[in-house]
Amino acid sequence: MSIPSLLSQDARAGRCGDCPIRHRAVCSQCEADELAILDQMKTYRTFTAGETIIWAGDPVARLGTVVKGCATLLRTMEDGRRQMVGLLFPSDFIGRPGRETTPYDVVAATEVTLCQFERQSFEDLLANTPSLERRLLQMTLDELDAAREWMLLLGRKSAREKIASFLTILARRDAVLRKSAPGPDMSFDMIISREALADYLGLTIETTSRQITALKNDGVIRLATKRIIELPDFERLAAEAGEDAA
Amino acid sequence: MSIPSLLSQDARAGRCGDCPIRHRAVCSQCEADELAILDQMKTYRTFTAGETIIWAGDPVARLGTVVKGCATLLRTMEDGRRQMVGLLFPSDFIGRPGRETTPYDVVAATEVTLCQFERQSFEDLLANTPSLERRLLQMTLDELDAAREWMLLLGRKSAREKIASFLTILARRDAVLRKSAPGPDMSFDMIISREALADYLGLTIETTSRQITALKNDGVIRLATKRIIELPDFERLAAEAGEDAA
DNA sequence: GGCCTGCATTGATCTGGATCAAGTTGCAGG
DNA sequence: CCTGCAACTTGATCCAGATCAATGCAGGCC
Repeated sequence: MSIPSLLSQDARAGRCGDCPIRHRAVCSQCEADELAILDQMKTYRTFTAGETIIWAGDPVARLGTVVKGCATLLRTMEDGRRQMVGLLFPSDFIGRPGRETTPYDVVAATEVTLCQFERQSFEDLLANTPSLERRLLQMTLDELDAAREWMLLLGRKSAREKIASFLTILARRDAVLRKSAPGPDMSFDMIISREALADYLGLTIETTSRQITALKNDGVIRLATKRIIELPDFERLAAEAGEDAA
Repeated sequence: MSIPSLLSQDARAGRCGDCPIRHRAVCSQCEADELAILDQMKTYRTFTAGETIIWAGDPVARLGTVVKGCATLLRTMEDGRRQMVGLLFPSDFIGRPGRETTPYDVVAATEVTLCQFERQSFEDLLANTPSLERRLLQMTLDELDAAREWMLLLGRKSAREKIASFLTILARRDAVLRKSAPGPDMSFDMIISREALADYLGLTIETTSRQITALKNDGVIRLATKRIIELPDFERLAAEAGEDAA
C-alpha cells in the first residue's frame, strides 16, 4: 500500500524535534524539556490495514498519536449495524486520559504508524504539564465540533449531500497538507473503502456506490481510479454538500 | 412553567459553597481559594423558554454553567433543516474557551438559569488553574462520548429505537438525580416539545408523535400528560432502544 | 363561556434509500 | 494466462419515514 522504504523508519522513530507532525500533535506546545521527556517515553508501532488497534471495552494500555495513515473509530451494535464515529489522520490523538476503556473499536483503515505512550506514565505527565493538557483540551474541542458537524450530516443530509460533504472535507484536508487552497482541477485519494465510507455516512454500500456514480455522471467529480477523485470544480462540490456559504 | 418562587433566588445567586451543582460543574475540583475567585467573577442570568442564549457565529462574550433548566445546541442549514447537536442540563458547561464564536445556536428549551463568567477573565483564570482545566477536559471528553453515541443513533437506529433511546437517557438521568436506580413504575418529565425532540432525533414531528403513540399502545410507556412519561418497565424500554446489554 | 393560538395527533400518499440479487472489475497467487 | 476472491457496480423491488393535509385539544384572554 504505502511506500515500503518508509516502513523501516518506524523502527528508528527519530527525535521528536524532527517529527513531521511536531507542530500539530498533542506535544505541539511543549517546551524543549517537556519534549525530551516525551522523547524518552515514546514507542513507535505500526498496524496493518484492517487491524484493530483497540477493542471496544478492553482495558487501554497505551495512548498515542497517529503519525502516518488513517484510523477509524467504530461503534457496533449487537445485531451488526455499524457506525463510524470518528476518522483520525496524522497528528490526531488516540485514547482518552482518565478512562480505562473506550466505547468503540479503533481500527486501522490504512497501514497506520502510532507514536505511543504507556497510559499511566502519560497521565502522570499530563497532570504536571499544563502545555500538554491545554493542547489536549483544544484538540478535544475540535473533535467535538467535528462530531457535531457530523451529527447534522447524519440526521439531516441526503445521501448525495453526505457523499459530497465527505469529499469536500477530504479535499480541504488535502489542500491544507499541500499548503494551498482547494482550487480547480485538484485530485486526491479517498483513502477508505466503500464499506468504510458507508459506515461513516450512515448509508449502505449500494447507496454509496450509486451516489458516487451519480456525482460522476453529473460531472461534479471524475474517477481516475475507484479511489482517486479528480475535482474539476471544488465550489460545485461544496454546493452539492449543502454547506452554508462559508 | 417552573416554580415562580425559585426565580427570585437567581438574583441572589448564593455563595458557591451552597451551589446545588457544586460537585458536578467545571468548578467541582477547585480549592477554596480558587472558588473564592470564581465567586467574585460570577453573574447569574435567567433566560425564558425559547430565548436564544448565543447566536451561531456571533462573538461570545460570556461562558458559563447551566444551573437550572435545559438548553439545546442547534445547527441550522440555509434551507431551514435543523439538527440538535447537544442537550445541556444543570452542571453542563456552555461555551468553548479559546474560541471567539460558536458554530451553533444555544437556545433555552425551558427557562434556564446560567452562572456566567466574562470570557476573557475566565480564560485567564483557566490558564493558571489546572484544577479547572482538568475538569473541563474531562467534561469535554464526556460530551464527545455522548456526541459519538448520538452519531450511532442518528446513523443507524430506527425511529422507534431513537425515541426509546432518548427516553432511556432521560429515565437514567432522572434516576441519578433522585439518587436511585432506574426501576419499575418510575415517571419523569420529558422536558422538550415534540418539535425539539424531532430536531434531536433527526426525525419529523409526525414520525416522532406516531412512534410515541405506538410505544404507548404497545404498553412500553404510559402518558400521564403529553409530556409526563410513566414507565412500567425500564428494562423493556432499554431493550426497545437497541442497546448493548450493558 | 367562547374563541384564538400553538402544540399534538391522525390519516393518506409518496419517495429516498434499504434490501435482495446478479453482474463487473481488478488484482494476487498459482 | 487463468482462477479465485474481494471490492465495487448495477438492477429490481420494497418499505420506513417524509410529506401533505386535516383534525383534536388545552390553556390564555377578552
